[in-house]
Amino acid sequence: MEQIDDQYRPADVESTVERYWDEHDAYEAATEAHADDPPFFFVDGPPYTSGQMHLGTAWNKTLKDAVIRHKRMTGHRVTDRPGYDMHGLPIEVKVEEELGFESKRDIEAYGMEPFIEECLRFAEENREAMDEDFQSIGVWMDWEDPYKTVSPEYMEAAWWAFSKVAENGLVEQGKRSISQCPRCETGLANNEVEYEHVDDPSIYVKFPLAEREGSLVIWTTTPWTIPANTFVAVDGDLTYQAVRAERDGDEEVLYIAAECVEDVLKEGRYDDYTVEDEYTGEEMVGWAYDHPLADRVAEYPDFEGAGQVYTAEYVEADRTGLVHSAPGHGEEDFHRGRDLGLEIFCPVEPNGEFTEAAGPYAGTFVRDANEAIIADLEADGHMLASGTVNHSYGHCWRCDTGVIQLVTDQWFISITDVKEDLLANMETSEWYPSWARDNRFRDFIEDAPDWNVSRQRYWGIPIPIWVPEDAEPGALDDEMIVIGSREELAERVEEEIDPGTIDLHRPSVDGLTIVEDGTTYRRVEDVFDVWLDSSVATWGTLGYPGADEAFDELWPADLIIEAHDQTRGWFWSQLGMGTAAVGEVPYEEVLMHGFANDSEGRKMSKSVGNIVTPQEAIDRVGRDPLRTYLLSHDQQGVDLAFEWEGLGEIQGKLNILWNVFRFPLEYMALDGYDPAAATLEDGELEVVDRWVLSRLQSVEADVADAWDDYRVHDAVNTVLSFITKDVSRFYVKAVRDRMWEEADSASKRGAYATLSTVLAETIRLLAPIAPYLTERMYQRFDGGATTVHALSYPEPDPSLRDAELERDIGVLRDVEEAAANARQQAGRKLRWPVPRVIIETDDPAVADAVENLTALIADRVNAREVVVTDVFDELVERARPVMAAIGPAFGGEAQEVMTAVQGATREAIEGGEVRVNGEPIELDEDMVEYVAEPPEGVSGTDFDGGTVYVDASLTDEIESEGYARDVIRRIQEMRKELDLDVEARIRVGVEIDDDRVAGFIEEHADLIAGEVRADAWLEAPDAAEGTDSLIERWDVEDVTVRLGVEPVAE
RNA sequence: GGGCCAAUAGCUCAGUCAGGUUGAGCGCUCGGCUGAUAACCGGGAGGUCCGCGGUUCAAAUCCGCGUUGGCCCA
Repeated sequence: MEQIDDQYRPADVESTVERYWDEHDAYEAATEAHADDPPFFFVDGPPYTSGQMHLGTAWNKTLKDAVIRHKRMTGHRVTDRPGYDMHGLPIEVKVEEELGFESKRDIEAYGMEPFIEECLRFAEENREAMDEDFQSIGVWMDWEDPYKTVSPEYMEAAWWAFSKVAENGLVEQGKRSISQCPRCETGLANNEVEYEHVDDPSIYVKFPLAEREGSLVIWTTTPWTIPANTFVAVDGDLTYQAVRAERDGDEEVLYIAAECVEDVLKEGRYDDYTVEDEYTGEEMVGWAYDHPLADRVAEYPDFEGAGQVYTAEYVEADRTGLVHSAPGHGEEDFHRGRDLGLEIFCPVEPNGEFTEAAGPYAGTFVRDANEAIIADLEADGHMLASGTVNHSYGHCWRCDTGVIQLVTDQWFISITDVKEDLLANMETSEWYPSWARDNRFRDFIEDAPDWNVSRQRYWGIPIPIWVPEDAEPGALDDEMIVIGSREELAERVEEEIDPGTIDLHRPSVDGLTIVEDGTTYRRVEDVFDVWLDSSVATWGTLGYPGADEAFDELWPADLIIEAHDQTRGWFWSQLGMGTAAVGEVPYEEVLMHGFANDSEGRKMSKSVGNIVTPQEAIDRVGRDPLRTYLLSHDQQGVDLAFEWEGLGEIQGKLNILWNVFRFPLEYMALDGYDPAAATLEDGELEVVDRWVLSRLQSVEADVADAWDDYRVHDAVNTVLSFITKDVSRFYVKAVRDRMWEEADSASKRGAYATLSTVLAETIRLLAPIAPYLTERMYQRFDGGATTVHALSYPEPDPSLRDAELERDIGVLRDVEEAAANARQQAGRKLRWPVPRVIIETDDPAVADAVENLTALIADRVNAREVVVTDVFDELVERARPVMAAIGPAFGGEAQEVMTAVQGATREAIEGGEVRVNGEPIELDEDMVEYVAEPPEGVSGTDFDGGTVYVDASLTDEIESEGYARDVIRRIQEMRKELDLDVEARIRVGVEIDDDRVAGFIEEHADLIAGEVRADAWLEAPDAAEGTDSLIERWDVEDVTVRLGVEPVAE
């Protein structure tokens, strides 16, 4: 790794380093170096193995990697086991697609065992591809040993945790209204339901009252739930009206909330109406009505209490103000129905088809039956109005089928019973940013329903519940046996099994039976909701409960890092599981980052075609620039709008670092200086050295603070800005001359030592962010350790900090900037010295700073003399005509007066020297204003603490040096063109067609020869001979100069 | 439909918590420097601080109502 390219080429750097890491086992070296440090338990949120790395997951893993590397460098033994989430419906659906399946029946026909093998194969293949993806962006985690949710050890962690939940009395079986995907034939968790806008029926139905004239009017978008209608809900406090409505000469009485009457009658195209009566909802309770499909369906809710009006909280004065309620379907209806002690009637199968109870609709898919039901309602005269509405409706997150609400028997973790604990535990973890916890997360917890953990599927962790065979489902939690480990399983089941080798997947556990007290128990067929898998990751990562050593030392996790979608996902599932199982939250700190969107801030999606892949970014700019780019934006809660320009910008900044790094290498090599052995005690530190070292300490302190708060982007940007602004822009410029010096000197060694220190520490500061680049630089610069990532992170040394000096140089830089501006006004380039620079200030701190740094300022602004003063007394007051006064007084002559006044000195005006056409003119005081301006040849520019004046007047001596410097510059340019080594000697011939300028050059012959390493002067440019000589004609301040450069043979 | 977050120069972002003349980098443009040279530095142009209302002597900042985008929930 010795040869350093002139140019920063990320691809070359990264492939070189990648090879180096492989050959030297660098990752192992880094972890071993910190093997005895105090522990830091990081837990990787497992990505789902159904796809490849995208920009969002690349960001996620890059952030994790940076934090892990930083933690390691700051003296921690970091748990860096990556994880993969490999079970679940998404994979089943993909495999079903591959095999051309359409329903669960196809799976049963194919065979559960081969199907599950296909799922495992699919998940493993994806996992391997993702392994490679993550390693391709330099993520150093323990890729030899990732945790997989499909391993027996991991699945056991889920069984163990669930058995603890059961011990705590929080596992319940019950009928619940759930979102069911009729295609996948399984219940879905709330977060598996995605909402899309669709057109659905919008019908107003009349339910004829049994004991009085008229009908209740309800509105619904799901005609297929009408067969299950059990009651009609009203708001007890709302006013309802009985209206006699007329349409086409027919009259009927309708009951509608008062606020809704107009709208409903308009929907029904009624011609007129009169209000006959008013009731509160409370007064209507108990009114009976006839089920509108009573004559059509085989069964309908006609049991005790059905077919009546009840109050319910979910009623609003919207549509009709009366709500068709089917506890067999809707969740709210279900809860209210159960409170009312009503039976739960649901004539729909898990696959969405009506049962025999639904009579003519039996065997029809519910949504397909809508049409027939609408037609029947119309035929029977129950339809008030029928149309369509566009609204958002839930769909299965995987197969995009519209979900249906059904009541089925499911297993739950009753987290609503421990809500107080959840809220209390939530407070014990620290979130970055904190608002995510205190607003979003808290809201979610407060509203969270019980967790339905059962899925009627195949590819998942089997639920370890055994229930008495032939028992009626409903409340089996009283009789269930929950198994918590493979060991316990082997002990309790009748069959002979080896706990060391048993695969816990279906179907191998399905046939196992337990016989206790004469009762035979069989496993429930369900598998866990896949969110339960990852909820036990803190245990699974440590191999608990199979092994408990690491658990005893490390649990709970010190930190987890995920994007904001996990507030409702993994952040939540872990809190829920931790609280239900062991009464604790499994993590102490949460770093929540955002999503990677496109440059417009829009979500990247296939359909929009705005996807940028990490591979594309790596191909175009490289891994380190991509990582640095991702980490240079806010990492706390906000999204990233990805755009290529920003990526290029970052590459540019890293290129500056590269240039700063290789700048001293050649000089050091010439002098045999070893940067790895640099000490600040060797050599003499000048003021700029002390300054940049002080800045380095300040940067290190700021960076440490930033990491402490997980403000990673602040850490990144602080280092980058130090490199570009302080080191490149200021320090390198200041030490150039000292590096170019041929002779050894204490000053040069001081500069070497300073730059070596700054670079060595800056490399380490940036190592967690840009691991390849920094490794490359470290190995070239030092290489004492196997890898830079095994070293410790730089810490500020207070003895090198000098706040006063940092302030003073701040002033100097302001002054320098203002001086550059003033020079530009005066048209005097920096290469030409100026006799004086005057700094006018009334701020003693600024004056002090300038006085402390006079020599340095003089050097940087190229001035013979630097003066600081509180009043620059050479300013000349110049007149400005006030035309409002001059115009009326002089009429036609006003223009000429104006010209005469403009720019005259106060002396001239007051001495009556202003003349127009030779005649002195009388000027009143109000006709002239005065502005203080610098004298001839001086220009001034304001800065924060005052004004900088540059006296740019010329003398022979200054002109002489100016021309000499210009000639030096041209010769250096030619050396460069000849590609000469830094130390190569030359001979130079000069020809100038201006005798005066030729004289100036002659005066400075020794200076020029020294600067350009010339051994001798040639007679003329043309005397430069040989193929490797160069003769060029230059224009210097309008004077033609011909130069010949001839390398001296060695 | 609800909750949370974001919107500031052509682009990416600071500044918002603690109200007091909107800043930086990139890009553009003009100039300068230079044995870091496809690098580096300076000047200039460029702003309805998303909109509307309110509080206040004073609002990018605080409050309310919207718009657009993102995440989550229904």
